[in-house]
Amino acid sequence: MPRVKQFNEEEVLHKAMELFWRKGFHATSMQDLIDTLGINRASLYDTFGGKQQLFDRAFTNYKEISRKRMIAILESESTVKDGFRKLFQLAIDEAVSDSDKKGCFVVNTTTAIDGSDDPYLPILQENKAFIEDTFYQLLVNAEKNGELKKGRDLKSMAALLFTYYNGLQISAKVDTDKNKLLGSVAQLLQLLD
Amino acid sequence: MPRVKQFNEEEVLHKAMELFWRKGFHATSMQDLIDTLGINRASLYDTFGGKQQLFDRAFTNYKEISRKRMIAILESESTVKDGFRKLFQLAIDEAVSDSDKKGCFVVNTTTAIDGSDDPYLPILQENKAFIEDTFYQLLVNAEKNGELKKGRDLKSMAALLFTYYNGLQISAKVDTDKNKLLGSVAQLLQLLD
DNA sequence: CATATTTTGGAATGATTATTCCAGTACAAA
DNA sequence: TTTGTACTGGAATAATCATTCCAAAATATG
Repeated sequence: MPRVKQFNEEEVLHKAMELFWRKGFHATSMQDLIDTLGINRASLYDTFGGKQQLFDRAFTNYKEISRKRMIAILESESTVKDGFRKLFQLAIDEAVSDSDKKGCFVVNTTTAIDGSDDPYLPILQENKAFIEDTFYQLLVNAEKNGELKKGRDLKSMAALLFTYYNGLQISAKVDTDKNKLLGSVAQLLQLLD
Repeated sequence: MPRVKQFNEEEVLHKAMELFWRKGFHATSMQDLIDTLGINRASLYDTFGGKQQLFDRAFTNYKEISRKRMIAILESESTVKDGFRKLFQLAIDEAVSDSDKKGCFVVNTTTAIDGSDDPYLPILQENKAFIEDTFYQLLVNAEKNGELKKGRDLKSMAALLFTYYNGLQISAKVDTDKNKLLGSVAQLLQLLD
């Protein structure tokens, strides 16, 4: 009996994700979203609830996609060092070639945190813990393999890699000198010798 | 004859800087500013022009203060390594203890960049160039002093230090584990041995 | 005191904000 | 064809946005 959904909810969510990613929560208006998503105002509210709820879903979506992609990249190489090199290289490539200068949605959202009671803080903390733990596990395995010298502070190393990864999302947005950025990657990865 | 200015323009600018720093351009309303600065709406427009012009001055103000402070910290220690350690330590201390979670105004503004024609991009590029050059000069001097082994890629090292510094402004906002952050600093600074 | 200027509070403007609502249309299944 | 649901376009709402303006009050100097 019922008319079936005309638009693809995932597609629409993806478009919303890209818009919030580019402009952030406050600089994105519902009118922007309606114009971009190609669905009606009423449909938007019916399907997603409202602006904040749509942002939440868009952000979660981004986080999930990024995590999967990150892990795939890290595991695509045979050594941790090559894995991280690839991860950073790809981040640089994308940042430099993106004319929208979107950067990283997670990093962008982190800078928008306002106060220690901001509801996004726990979400970002969980994200940081997850990524650092992923890094740490890789480093532990590499140590077991003999790929990495023993006796290193691997927790700190994981924190360093995460912090550098964040920094890259800022640096690469401003500076398009790929070689300089790749040079800094090379320097950092010396620590994994 | 004339009535003299009642409020201290620098003080007011400083308050505006702190508000924009905390909330960013879009999330800060003129009403917020009027409430915070303690001056009248008309006085605000008379003195500063408008929201964008006030933001510009606030941002420039921040940039100048930060640069001076950064250089003072770096020069307060006798070796480059200690200088950078102190710089990073202080950044961590402030980030962790700041309940507003303001982060770094420059980093925050970088994430708000929208498109490669954003008028703030050249300003941020100049800032990055200035800081990286400051770092580079310090490293060059350290090499001359024999404090640093010769033959290193000091440009890349300066880029790495800058990128890490940026990353710290993100990481330290989310994670309040000082020891972990200081551990990553220690790891990074091994590269200056 | 008189005067020139600043500051003030508030009103007014006009645009934009998020959200709600509704009447009309489209459409798939019974 | 009827019916239940989904979409559409647009109107309506009420709040907030940045900005302009004005008349009144404040005040430092001549």
